[in-house]
Amino acid sequence: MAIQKPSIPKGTRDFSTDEMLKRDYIFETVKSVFRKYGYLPIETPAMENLSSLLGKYGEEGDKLLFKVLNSGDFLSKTDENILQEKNSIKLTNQISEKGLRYDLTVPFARYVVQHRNDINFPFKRYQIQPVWRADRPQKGRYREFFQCDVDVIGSNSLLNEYELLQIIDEVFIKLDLNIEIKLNNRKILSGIAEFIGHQDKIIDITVAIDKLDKIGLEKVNEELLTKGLPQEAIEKLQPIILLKGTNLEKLAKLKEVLKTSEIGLKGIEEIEQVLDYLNVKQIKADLELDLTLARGLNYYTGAIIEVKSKDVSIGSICGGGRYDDLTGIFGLDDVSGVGVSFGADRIYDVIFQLNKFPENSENSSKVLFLNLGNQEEKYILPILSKIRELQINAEIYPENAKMKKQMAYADKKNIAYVVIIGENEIKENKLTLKNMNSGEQKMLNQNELIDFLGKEFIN
RNA sequence: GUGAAUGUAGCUCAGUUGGUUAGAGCAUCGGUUUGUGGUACCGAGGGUCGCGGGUUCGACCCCCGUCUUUCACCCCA
Repeated sequence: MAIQKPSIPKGTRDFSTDEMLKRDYIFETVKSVFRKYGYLPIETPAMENLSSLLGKYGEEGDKLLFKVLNSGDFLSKTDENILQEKNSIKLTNQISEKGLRYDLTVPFARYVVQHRNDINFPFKRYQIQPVWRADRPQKGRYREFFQCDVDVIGSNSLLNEYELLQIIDEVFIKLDLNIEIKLNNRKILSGIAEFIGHQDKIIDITVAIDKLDKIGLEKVNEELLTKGLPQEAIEKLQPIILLKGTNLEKLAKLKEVLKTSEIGLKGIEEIEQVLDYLNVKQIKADLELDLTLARGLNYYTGAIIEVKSKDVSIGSICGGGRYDDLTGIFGLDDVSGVGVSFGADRIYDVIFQLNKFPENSENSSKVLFLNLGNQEEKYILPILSKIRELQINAEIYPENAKMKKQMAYADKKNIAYVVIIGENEIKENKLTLKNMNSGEQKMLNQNELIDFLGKEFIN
């Protein structure tokens, strides 16, 4: 068999030990915060039925779904006409009925409906799993990446929105990252579309004004025009797009402009309510009301939340919102949910660039016993067990290799202490402890070693 | 899906207008030191120059195709 170059698919990555320790640090941090607020973990399969996934993320999203080929000789069962037609979409429907999950929210909605009788509502869950998108990879964008989702489902209360903002704040404080939270409300966007008389164009409008920062006002207006919005509607939109000032000032102006729109006013009221909660108990992060925040996903119905790093430009590192009807498509109506998703991979990139990861040596073994032979191994094993019983990470080098090699191993693994036990030590019933930082070494007996390590590594 | 750049040792990169045996640093392994790592010195292994085709007496170098990686657009975490 020909030897092949080892490789992995485009946009996927291996995570080596050093990276995994860093990734675990992120996962452990978010988990600890999620749990503190009463969220519990679930997991769902990597694959969902394609019918659960298709149509949930818009036309663009459907294209980005990874589809899994049916097993067996599926082509022989396929309609001859469809094969002849060479229409990929039609053919896909015939030969693929499963797909890799695109996010965690839709599978969660499916999960909620499927398990509705066992769930204790309002249901607060978190979920940390990989998702897949057949996107073209680039900076901060992968084909396989991890999301850390927290959602409450079965509660309309805006206390949930407030709580999620607190969670976001706390997570990023713990990770020591400066962030800016952007807040919007889909109902306000609907109100705006209503106000200019083009409710059908709400997606085009929001997508276009979302680009304001990037391409500028003129290009936004151009894009709106090409999307079929009449000039007068665009005129009407200008004061809204260019809204400036503090959050309260923006809200005041909006209230004026949208006074005839019931839904628009409802959106404003919702934001005010959330801001009101935040007045009672403030958060550290900057929070900005941002009408240009649209987010592509069309299932948001209320709050829209997005978080950006203030120090590294990498797109959003966390995002989410409220969705009223997501379970509806799976047959369960009137269940509203709200949640956000932390993008673990981008957060990793940000922390890495800012050099804010804690030292990995914390996780490495604290003690390595050199292996100088069979007799010595047997002498070591009971001591090693005692140390491990103290919850101190320790290991014995598994081979009687050259000392140089064993020392180099300890060095590379950042192990703080090496214990050397050879003939001499056994004869005297002692051991040699070497501090790998200073190079100092001294002879101790077993109890002295245990005492020493206890003092050193147990607070 | 659109546009651009890129690919030489495990990694980071040199490589003359196209010329015969493709180099360096780091890493690996061995030695200086059979009981001492991180520093030093000596040495060794490791390459179908992304892949396929073409031009040429001759291609790492030029041309075409293809794949990879990267960047931007679309979209998104």
